[in-house]
Amino acid sequence: MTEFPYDRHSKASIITYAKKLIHQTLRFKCKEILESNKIKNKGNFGQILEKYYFLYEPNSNSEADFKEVELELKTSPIKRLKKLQYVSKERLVLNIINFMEVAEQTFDNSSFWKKNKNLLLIFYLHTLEKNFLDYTIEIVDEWYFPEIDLEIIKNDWEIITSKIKNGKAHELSEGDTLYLGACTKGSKGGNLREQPFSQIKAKQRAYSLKQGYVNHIIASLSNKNPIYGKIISSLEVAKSSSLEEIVVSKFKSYYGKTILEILEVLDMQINQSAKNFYANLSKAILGIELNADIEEFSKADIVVKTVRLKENDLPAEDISLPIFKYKEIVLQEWEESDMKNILEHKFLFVFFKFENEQLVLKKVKFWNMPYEDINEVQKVWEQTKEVILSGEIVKGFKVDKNGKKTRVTNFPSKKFSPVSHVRPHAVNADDVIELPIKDKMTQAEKYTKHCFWLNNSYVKQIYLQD
DNA sequence: GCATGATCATGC
DNA sequence: GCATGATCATGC
Repeated sequence: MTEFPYDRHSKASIITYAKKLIHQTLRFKCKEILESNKIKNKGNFGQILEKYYFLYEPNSNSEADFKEVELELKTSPIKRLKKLQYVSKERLVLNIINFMEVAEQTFDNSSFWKKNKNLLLIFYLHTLEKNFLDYTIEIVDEWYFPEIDLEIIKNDWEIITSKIKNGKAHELSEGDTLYLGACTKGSKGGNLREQPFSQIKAKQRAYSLKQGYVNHIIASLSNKNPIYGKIISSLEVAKSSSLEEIVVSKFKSYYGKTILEILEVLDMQINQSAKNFYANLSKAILGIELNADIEEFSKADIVVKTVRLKENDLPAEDISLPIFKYKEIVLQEWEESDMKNILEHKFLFVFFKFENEQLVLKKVKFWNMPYEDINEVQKVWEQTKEVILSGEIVKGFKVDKNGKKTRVTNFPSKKFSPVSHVRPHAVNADDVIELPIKDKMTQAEKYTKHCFWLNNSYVKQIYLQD
């Protein structure tokens, strides 16, 4: 029988032992690693810690790691930022969703809740140039979900479960939910599982906490709470309506009003020419201080997009997404790509429409991209990658009447797909970044920054739905 | 009237 | 310096 250097029946003892890791590294704390010398140089921080520090074998039990006290150990990488000190490097991945069993569970007896109701979190500083054995452990503490968060998480769990019950496990997306996501897990999406109410195989997925939610955990464990404004004011509110319902109802009273009328009702002065005017207007409508972050939105990694529709309901402009780096995108696979990650976010669209040359608030809408459209964007993404790798970005040139030359490219245009296209997004044509291979026609080693855009015709459809 | 390449403005 | 929301210019 193994002797543990801590008492497995005492949570306090486990946590005290765990906290000895603060400011230490695996290499220093797990002496046996050096002696056994068998550790592969592969990023398996959690398993090493379990085996050589907590002295139990890594497992995939449905019970929590310290089952005697229902405490689950989780390790996760963080990054250092200038302002916010620490942020999570990624989502926090929890247990795998058992598609075959979850339909028969309730939240309270679910495998998710049994395993994760109380977490022992160990955050280490991910440093590119270091071997993972030398990463410094920065934060060690236990975590309980606050009651209000738990209401949202329960709702998230129900959304995931009902999708599985509807035979749509293959259509799950992190964007379906707010704090608790269903993220893919396994090599390059090749890990397919059967589901109970459909013959279609679904990607293996795990419960996960959104990156924004983990940021919040990190901030509260290190007593560095950023200034937050809450939409959900109390547990009663959280129990009686969803976040989405509350937000929509707050905006609803301003539907049909022009921006000036809204400002008048709000009785607020907001600088209309400021870049963040629409963000501030939304905060004001939601009753959030302008200098605060919206707590629920940042925890749920919600992307807010303001859209101005023309009189014919077509958005005046396409919607830009973050620029991509040519050298990086060609190294990515779709399943792990930045683009797919963005599209698996929850969006909040705030729709204004030009009526008599005034912008009128028409509606707000929470949205995440449906499964089939994400697959459609994959084609655009793959095509983009192919064009970059072929070295044939520039197809030719056009000269306008002033003699000005513009380039014509092979990047997927609006004709290529009804959902998304690729276009420049730069200060000017000289605002360039490196290509992985030279462009054949121009011999350029760098090219104007580009990004993916959501087609305005596609966004119009989102506006017109329900 | 729209598609596409290009650019501007602001804030951190 | 850079990301990002916003907008423009031209030709079909």
